[in-house]
Amino acid sequence: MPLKLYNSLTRQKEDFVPINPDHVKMYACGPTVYNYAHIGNARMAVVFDLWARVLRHLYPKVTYVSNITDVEDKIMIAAKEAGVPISEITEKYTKIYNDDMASLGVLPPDIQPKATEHIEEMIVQIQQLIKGGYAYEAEGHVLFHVPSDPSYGVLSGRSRDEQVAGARVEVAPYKRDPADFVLWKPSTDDQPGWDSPFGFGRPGWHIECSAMAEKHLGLPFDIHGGGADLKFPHHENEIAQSCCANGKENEPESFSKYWLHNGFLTVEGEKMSKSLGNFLLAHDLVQSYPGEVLRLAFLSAHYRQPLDWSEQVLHQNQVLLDKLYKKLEELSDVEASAGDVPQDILDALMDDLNTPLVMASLNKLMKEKDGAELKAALLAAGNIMGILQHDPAAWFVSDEDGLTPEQVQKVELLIAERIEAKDQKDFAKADEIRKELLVMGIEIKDTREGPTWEQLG
RNA sequence: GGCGCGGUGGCAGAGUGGUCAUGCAGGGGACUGCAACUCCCCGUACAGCGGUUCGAUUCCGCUCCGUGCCUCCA
Repeated sequence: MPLKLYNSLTRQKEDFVPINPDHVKMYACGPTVYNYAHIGNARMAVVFDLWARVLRHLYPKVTYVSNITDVEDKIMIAAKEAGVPISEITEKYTKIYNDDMASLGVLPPDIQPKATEHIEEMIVQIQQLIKGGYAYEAEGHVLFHVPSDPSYGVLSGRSRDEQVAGARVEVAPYKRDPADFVLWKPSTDDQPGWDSPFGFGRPGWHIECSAMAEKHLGLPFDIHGGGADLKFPHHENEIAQSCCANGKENEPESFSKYWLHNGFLTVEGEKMSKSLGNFLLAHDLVQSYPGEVLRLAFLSAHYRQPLDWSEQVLHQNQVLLDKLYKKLEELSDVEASAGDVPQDILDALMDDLNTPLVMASLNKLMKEKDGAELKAALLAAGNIMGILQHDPAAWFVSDEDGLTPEQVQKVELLIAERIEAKDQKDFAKADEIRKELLVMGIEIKDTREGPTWEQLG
């Protein structure tokens, strides 16, 4: 069965046919580092991390590039407000982003290029666009001239006329056409900037991805991804820039063959917005929940569907992970290493990343199989999904609010007392001890092998 | 206004032209001193209206409702 994916460019599910099966290439637009990443950024990172994992499973070599946008007006504003150099802001939030994503089981992309390190490439591309008649200079700016690109709008499915009609922003006077967008803009001395043939300035937003994708992957490459909102204008503009720079304005596939877009996220049924005060940051969530629970929650809806983030979703995925880890704990003495990814799970992933179906398969797996076979299957499934990477025993002891050795001693003392009480049929006392432990956040479970305990989340 | 996406049982969420999703929550039972854990059992869900069909939740059309994008927001 071939890998299937929904290509935003053709608006249908297609068989994935790599340009070169020996080396598959994917690019996904990463965050602008001016603040903590919100959970929408995190969803994108998790989704494309999973795509990368699946591709790596299927092809011998995969290069996954995801950038860091470290020059942008919002960063300038943040730096000004904080009274620090731009780099201090970008370095800080890049590190936090990478750490937080690591907590979510997101493997680092093979290459994580930074915009500021690719100014040269951007300038070259802008020059190509000017030379080809696709861009022009005006008042210190360089603008991409949209009417020069006959196929502009292929991705978002809008004709140029429609956009003009829908334009709701004041059009800068130096634009030849209202739809024209900035490739380069002038900087003042107190703003970040670079010398260029067009004067001291900084790049527009879209050009960086065109330049970095081409440099690190070469053209064309297989897959380009990002959040659904980037489809227009960002990705549309990337296509325009990259194709026109190479004189292939009627060949959108000369840039990226497939386009993948992940859906949006709401919080408790509402759109995430600063004014509603429900702006959830990945950084905060990572402190409050195990990363794997969050990861699974992100994957509990299909990546293209909207996902409503709620306590209930978190709970549901916590329960599933607990069950999986419990099984692995039971099987801790069983000799088994990760085997093949179970066929139904692989099939689900290969069908446009049908992760909800994977969850169902995981449940089914636990019912139908056992022993070494189950353990090997779970470990393999965990590897490709990016979960079950912890020691099962450690999973049930939360290390964040870990107990001090004294506390552990006390817990064990109480449990010993309770065993004794039970032996003497003093159930009132036994129950009292259990209650006491519960107050401490410890839950007792009597098993055939004697009582065990775990900390309540 | 333009371009999209979606409406599935209390909730989350797949899928299919004609037997079953799955999970969470809830109910019942087994186990237990009692619990918890675990296990077993339990729900006539596919927005509405037409059409195609022997048969539609699944295909087509319309209606209603929700939602995203339309210049820098994943």
